[in-house]
Amino acid sequence: MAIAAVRRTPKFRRRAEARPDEVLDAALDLFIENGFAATRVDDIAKRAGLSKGAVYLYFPSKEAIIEALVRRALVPVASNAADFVAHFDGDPRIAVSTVMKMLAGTMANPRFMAIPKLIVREVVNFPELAAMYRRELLDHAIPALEGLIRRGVDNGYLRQVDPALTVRSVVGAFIAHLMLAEVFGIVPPDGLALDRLVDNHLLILFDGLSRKQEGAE
Amino acid sequence: MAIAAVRRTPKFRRRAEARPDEVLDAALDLFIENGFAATRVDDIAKRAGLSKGAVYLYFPSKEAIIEALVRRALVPVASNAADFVAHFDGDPRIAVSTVMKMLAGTMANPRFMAIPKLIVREVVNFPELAAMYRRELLDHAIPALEGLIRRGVDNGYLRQVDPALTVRSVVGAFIAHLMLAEVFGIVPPDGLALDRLVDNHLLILFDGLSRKQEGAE
Amino acid sequence: MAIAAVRRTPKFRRRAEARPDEVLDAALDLFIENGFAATRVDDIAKRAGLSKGAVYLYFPSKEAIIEALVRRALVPVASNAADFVAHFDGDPRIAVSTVMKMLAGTMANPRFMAIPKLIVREVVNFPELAAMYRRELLDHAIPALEGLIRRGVDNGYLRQVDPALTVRSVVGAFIAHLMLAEVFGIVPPDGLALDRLVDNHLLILFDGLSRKQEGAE
Amino acid sequence: MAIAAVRRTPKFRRRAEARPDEVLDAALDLFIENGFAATRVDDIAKRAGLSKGAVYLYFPSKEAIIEALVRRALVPVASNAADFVAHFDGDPRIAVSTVMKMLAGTMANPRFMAIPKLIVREVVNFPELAAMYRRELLDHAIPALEGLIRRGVDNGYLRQVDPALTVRSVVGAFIAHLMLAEVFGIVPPDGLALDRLVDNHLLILFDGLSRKQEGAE
DNA sequence: AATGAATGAGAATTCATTCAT
DNA sequence: TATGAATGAATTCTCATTCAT
Repeated sequence: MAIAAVRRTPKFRRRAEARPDEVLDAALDLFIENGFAATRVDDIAKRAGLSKGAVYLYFPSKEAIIEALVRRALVPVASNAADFVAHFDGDPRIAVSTVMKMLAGTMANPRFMAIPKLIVREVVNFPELAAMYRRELLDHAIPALEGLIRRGVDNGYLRQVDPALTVRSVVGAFIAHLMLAEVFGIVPPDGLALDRLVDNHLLILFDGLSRKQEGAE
Repeated sequence: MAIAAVRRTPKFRRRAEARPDEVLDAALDLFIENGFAATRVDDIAKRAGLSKGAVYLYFPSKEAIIEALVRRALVPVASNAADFVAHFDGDPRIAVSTVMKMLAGTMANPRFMAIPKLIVREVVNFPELAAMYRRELLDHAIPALEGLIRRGVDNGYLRQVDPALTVRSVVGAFIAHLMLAEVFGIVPPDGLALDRLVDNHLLILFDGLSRKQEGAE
Repeated sequence: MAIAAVRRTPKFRRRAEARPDEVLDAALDLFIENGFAATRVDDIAKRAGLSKGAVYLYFPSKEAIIEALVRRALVPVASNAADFVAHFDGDPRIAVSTVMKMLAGTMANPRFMAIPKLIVREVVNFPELAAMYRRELLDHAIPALEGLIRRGVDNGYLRQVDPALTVRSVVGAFIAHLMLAEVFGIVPPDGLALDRLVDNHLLILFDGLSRKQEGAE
Repeated sequence: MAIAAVRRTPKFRRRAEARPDEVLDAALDLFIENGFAATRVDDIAKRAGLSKGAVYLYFPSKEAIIEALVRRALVPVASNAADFVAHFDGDPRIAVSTVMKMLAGTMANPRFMAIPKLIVREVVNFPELAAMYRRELLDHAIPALEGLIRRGVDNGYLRQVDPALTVRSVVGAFIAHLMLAEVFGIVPPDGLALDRLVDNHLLILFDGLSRKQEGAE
């Protein structure tokens, strides 16, 4: 009898420290699936394998969960690609190609894409989310890209362009591609095909749509 | 006359064919401001200048309002720019430039942008909204652009590119620009500057970022 | 044009005096079908062929409609069968048989049965309905029947029974039969068969269930 | 001790297996008093001593409460009297007398009568209620009574009657008596007097109203 | 007499949050 | 640390009734 009771203990008693992350994982899944408003705290608890009350031991409110979610996603990214770009010297097209491919890899991961999607969806209700994202990620990444382009122009690699606006031309294709796919279900026949998107986009980005008359390609 | 004017704030207004549109206007404002979930039907009614009950005279539910909103926005656009593009013959860069400037004009109007923003925000809760937008607008506009590019390639105006993916490179800069501005508040120092964005983007799009040099690459 | 306009007038312009009755007819149908609470004044108006507002020209409230309905049903019945019974002299079994058959005829008419059904359903909400029914109908009919039975006992036609309680035995079979049919859908295989019910019930009522040993009958 | 007792009105009571029944008790009281429509969930909650929200912890909707109410009432009755009757052998008048007295006892309990009254009142709105009652109770009880009568006829105890219709004559007096009392407030001067009703009814039922005479009629 | 637009009180239901255990 | 019963504020939607025309 006592043995049976012992047997009732879960095989693995998870460390309490792991709990908040499990809650965040569960919340992320559900927020992606149903949005923030339509996700009940009870659902999050259930999926995380604990009780509703326990969720409140780790997070003071439902809002705090979405905030922690964004914060957690941002910590490891903080200054990653940005650093690489900021200190890159030489032909900026190499750096842009590299960053492009990293981006493609990153965005292919649904759990990664989920965060910006969440933010886009919930900005109105939680402007702080967008501010955090901007502060921690965009305010580093965008100036880094701008600087890269500016140096490319200054060094004669690139044509005379507005670095800030050019950033939009660089990353825009991705955003458009993902938006069409994720929001409207418009996906190329052979799947997302991020590799082909990158190749096609880089070709246009660097050399333009116009056909070269004669001479060089 | 003045007295009559004072008298003229009737509690009941009759023959209100304009009412549904007034409700939609009010709803759009509030949905933009606070999102769908956070907007009470009572708020919509108040802003439209009538009672909650009257709103239900015109729309059977709150969901019906957002649907009507999207439908109303789509009616006049149905086949507008798409037609122009689809039947354009000649140098596609001219057509792309034209469309680009139309887009810039359109997107500068906040009441116009509001609809796609609303959709992006509410897809999860109302997938039918996105389907409607796609059906009525995107499924016409995107193939039209693709066709334009394809013909440009076939006629030797444009380089060998994937028409479908190239559409992303064409419109992406806009989307990126607006997203940064609307979601994250990242706006160029001199405002949205859509004209400058178009100029910069078209330059890159057609001729590439790479600096043209005589002789070697 | 003017002719067309004239043509728009209804063929028969009903007398305004007929309107209240049309409203009551419509209301009765709907009350039977859906109950009082679930019937909207708008529905009544629509079925009566006029506008909701017009209903309020004839009846000050929804409650007033149900009251008028009951009142209207009671007026012609007031002292009909009761009078016959009250003044009947002779073998009361003849009178009981006659009344029974009248009852069977009356109850076979759904618009007639509707009123007591309505009352049973709505007593809780409108006790005045039941009071009216009692005052106008039951308080005449029951004493009349009681008197008939009492006289039958006194005159040696009937066994020594309690006249008041015997009334329940007399009319109960009907009520049970209709209740089973209307409320629970329990109907004999060959339909309501009120005639057979009467015959069977009168046989039992007058001569008893017990088989007569020998001798009489 | 007294202090502890005062302290003992906890805001939260735990392990409340009794709660659903408490809610049903409260609901029954209120439904009887005011009808289903006029009873607010909040009222039920208040009378049950908990909050509106808590009611929804136990029942998914207000309708579910009335359904549970009927179900609960039917469980213990399922096959009680019906079994007795179905297997009764011998003079059926003994069985009828017994059942009659059981019925009188049962119907004297207001909480018991409340259920059929509720059903009669709410059939239109919840036909499933009537179906349940029929399925669980009437479809057993009525055939049992019919069988009893049929066997009585076959065995020579009873006169040649239609068993199905005779059931109406047997139980009708009760139904009429209760209906007059409950719906119209028509009660004998000395109260419901179910015992006297039974005696009077059984006398008529078995031996008939007609006075037995020697010799001629 | 008639209309039907407009009102607004009212009720069911949901769910984030609390708290006794 | 964990539970889950309990709370109650908040919001959508309904519909009897009113009233300008």
